[in-house]
Amino acid sequence: MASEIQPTPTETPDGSGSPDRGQDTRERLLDAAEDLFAERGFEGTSMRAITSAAASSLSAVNYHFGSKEGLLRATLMRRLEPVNRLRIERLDALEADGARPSLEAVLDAFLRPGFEMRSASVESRMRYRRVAARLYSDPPELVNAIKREMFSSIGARFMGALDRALPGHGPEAIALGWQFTVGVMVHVMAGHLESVPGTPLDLGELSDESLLQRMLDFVAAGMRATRPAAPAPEGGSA
Amino acid sequence: MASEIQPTPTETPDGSGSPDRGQDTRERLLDAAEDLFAERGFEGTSMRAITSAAASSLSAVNYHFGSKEGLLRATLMRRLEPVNRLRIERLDALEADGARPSLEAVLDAFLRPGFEMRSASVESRMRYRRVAARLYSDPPELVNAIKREMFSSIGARFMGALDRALPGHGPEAIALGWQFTVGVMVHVMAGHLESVPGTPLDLGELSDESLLQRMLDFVAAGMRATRPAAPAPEGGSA
DNA sequence: GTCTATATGTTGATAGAC
DNA sequence: GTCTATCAACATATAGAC
Repeated sequence: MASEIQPTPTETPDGSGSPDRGQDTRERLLDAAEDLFAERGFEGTSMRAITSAAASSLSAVNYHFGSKEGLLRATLMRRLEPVNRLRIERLDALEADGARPSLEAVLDAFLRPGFEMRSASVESRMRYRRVAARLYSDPPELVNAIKREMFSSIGARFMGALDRALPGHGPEAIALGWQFTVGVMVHVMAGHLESVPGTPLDLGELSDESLLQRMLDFVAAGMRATRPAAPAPEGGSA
Repeated sequence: MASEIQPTPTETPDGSGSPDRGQDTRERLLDAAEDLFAERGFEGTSMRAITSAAASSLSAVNYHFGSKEGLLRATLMRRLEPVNRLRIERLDALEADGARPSLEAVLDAFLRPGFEMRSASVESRMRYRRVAARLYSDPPELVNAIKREMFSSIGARFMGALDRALPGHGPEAIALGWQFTVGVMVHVMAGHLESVPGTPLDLGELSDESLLQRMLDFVAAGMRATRPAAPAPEGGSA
């Protein structure tokens, strides 16, 4: 009830007016940029490729976004912002109805929103995940500021919740396990599951829900097993 | 005894001859390309940047590697090939002295060689890891062939060993857990641990050995927890 | 084997008409 | 707000001297 999915409508709201009118160009550019940046990265995508896919022109990009970098930033933000908002909402809900949510519940609140994004529309099915994964492959100078911004909005919050769900692990083990979890998430979101050569069966064929469930199993068990580096001072179990 | 580390010497074997002689240019180009590709990616790096860093010229690249793509390929292969050879040697050793190596031992044989690469020389400390991570962010058209080649040389081998170490999980769960493991490895190798903004302490400061150990803890526990999608037919524990 | 010089195309950004 | 036309810089690849 506290959580409310906001699919961030991207596709043109068909039949509302002329196809080339006003604010619409901006959205078309974002859609095209999202597609191409996701597929070929920032440096691998020319503005001409974007504007021609969007049936627009170079100047339109500069008018709306200032530069190619501005366009990348807008492209990333459009997707990341609502996902992170949803993550916080879910975590709020978990911590509101009681006190100490389980590790699994916290990790679910973190991982699930990125997957639900796919349900927003058929066309944006794969897009969000690949765009988000670009945070970890596009040039750091362009992307680090966004990453910092995103992380500061959810990092401390989730780190705290994880710390309460795993008492005794300590901040270092929590931070490390959290980063391993991000690694798994990014790998899956980047679509690398779909391009594994010799796998017995096509992992890209898994349903979202069962893929998410298996990720949760993996990272929850992993986080429980990630203990502090220094020999445990309280005599924990081996 | 069966395993024998081959550090693939990269730096110039100081004092052997004139600094600009023969085959040496090729190595200088590879070193420079490795550095720059690791830092800025394939599309983000111009051949001019490489040749000027290597104090060489554009034509030298074309002479030795045929094209920019050829240079990327050579750069990746120079590091990946010996690491994969080492992985196989370790696994051979594990399976030779008995029958069924533990999950931890198999994962160690897979993950450790990439970390030991760092010890090869001070200068190549961080390089290999970032170069290898580029397999997962550089243009798929250029990199997929190499990935396929690499995977085919070790994929089936490790998949089989994991299958024996985790009887009952089945090929799908094994393949999936393996991919999650690769995700963790790539994330760490790409150096994303070093750039986490608000972490309580600098994760990049961890020693190689303790970082590797924690990765092993994480992925081993994760793989054990990654069960088949279909409801367990043998009544496993929840 | 390695260089300089050059050919040919593309890039991101802008000027200025409408 | 959006376009066409254009700029200066840069890209990869090659030709040909040494």
